[in-house]
Amino acid sequence: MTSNDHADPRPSLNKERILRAAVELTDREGLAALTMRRLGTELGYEAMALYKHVANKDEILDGMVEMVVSRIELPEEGSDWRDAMRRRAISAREVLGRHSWAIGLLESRGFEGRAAMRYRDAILGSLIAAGFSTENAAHAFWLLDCYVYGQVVQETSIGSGTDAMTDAAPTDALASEFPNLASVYEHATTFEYTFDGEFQFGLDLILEGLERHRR
Amino acid sequence: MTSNDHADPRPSLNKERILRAAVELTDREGLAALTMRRLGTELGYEAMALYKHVANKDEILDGMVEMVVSRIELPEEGSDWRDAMRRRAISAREVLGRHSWAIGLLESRGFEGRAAMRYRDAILGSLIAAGFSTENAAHAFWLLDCYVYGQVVQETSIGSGTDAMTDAAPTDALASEFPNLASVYEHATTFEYTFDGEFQFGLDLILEGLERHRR
DNA sequence: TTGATTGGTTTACTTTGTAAACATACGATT
DNA sequence: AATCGTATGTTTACAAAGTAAACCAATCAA
Repeated sequence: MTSNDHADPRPSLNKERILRAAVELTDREGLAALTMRRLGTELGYEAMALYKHVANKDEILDGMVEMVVSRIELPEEGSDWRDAMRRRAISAREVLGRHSWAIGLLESRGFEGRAAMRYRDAILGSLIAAGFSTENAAHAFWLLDCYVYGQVVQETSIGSGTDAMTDAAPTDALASEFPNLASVYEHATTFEYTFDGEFQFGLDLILEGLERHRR
Repeated sequence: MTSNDHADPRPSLNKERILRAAVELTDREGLAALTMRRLGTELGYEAMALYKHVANKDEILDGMVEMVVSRIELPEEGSDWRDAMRRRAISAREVLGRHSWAIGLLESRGFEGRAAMRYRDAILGSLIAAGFSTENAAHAFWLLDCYVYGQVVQETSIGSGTDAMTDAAPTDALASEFPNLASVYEHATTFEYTFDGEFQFGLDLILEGLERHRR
């Protein structure tokens, strides 16, 4: 009587698989839906089975951050620093935006894992190689990260339905009380007032400013 | 037999007082400590008493965000736009940093209350009055807010013990694996590598870039 | 006086994370 | 081959959370 007599189609558990399922579930249904029981059934096991592979839920949350961060595209050696920074900023925004719960976790739980170290080291290296002083590399890194995080926070905090920032437009009733806001919303269709557009604008401005500091 | 026979020193409950206590408690002990029971005892009442004044815990969380946002200093008419924006960015960073749970709530619950509207309207108004086109005012506002939010996120996510960013410095063991990171930490004492310093740097850079766009 | 409204308490139910005890299969050791 | 420890899963149980529902007391209007 081998174990195959009652064939078990479930792939066996491990931390990797658990984290992957956790990320998926949270992407799909939000952080509130991420409970140990739910995650268990999602994987085809009892909730308590997970505890044979992770110490507790916190370890899952930490692992999720780690997993997301490690998906951010890091700069390659040798490329123009502005291109490199633009690409990685775009990648970071894309990754953090797709897993919009990540910033919240990152903020509340810290950002100190190995993936975070690798991330920081690679970017600083790219900047230093491009001729930035250590000091200015640190400044540039901090500033760019601020920008990306802030962008994601704003995108997430605004009605995250579509790409249009005008979805949360005030009603006419409010227009009289908040005329400037109303004016922006009114003109918002004539110029490129989208998440993408705003991101581009600020990114260009910052890269331009940093270039000035590099020299 | 009036109610004063057994003098009740408890100030009677109301939403305002509940929110204030919630903000205080959360500042002191973190979001995890904010439970209905705990908040109740903090105020000297049973948990369920709160439900006579707020619909549920979510309403408390929303109210807390509203309260915090309304504490951000808004620009006054007439002042130089760079001064005005600098001051309000500093104020926003200070307020959001003091209540570091606020960004998380703001992100997960949206930023659509009246305080948020007032905030946006005032800032856009200030920029438009300074000669920004509606389009550029919108850009500037978005960018500055990104920056402030990102700064607060980073400050919070890094070991929030002190003002020094080097507290989370890697050990020597890691130095060989992450040389650039180690190098920055090593030099960090020679230049102004603090939360304040970084904030200044980026803010100046952004204001400078915006000024260029205004003209 | 009385009857409704307001504000607070008690009790109880559901959902969560997780400890602890139990079960079972498999690989190594004798 | 018999045995035993270890790894992996399940069951049961409990404390803490949000909150519905019933209850109770004081106040105020008619």
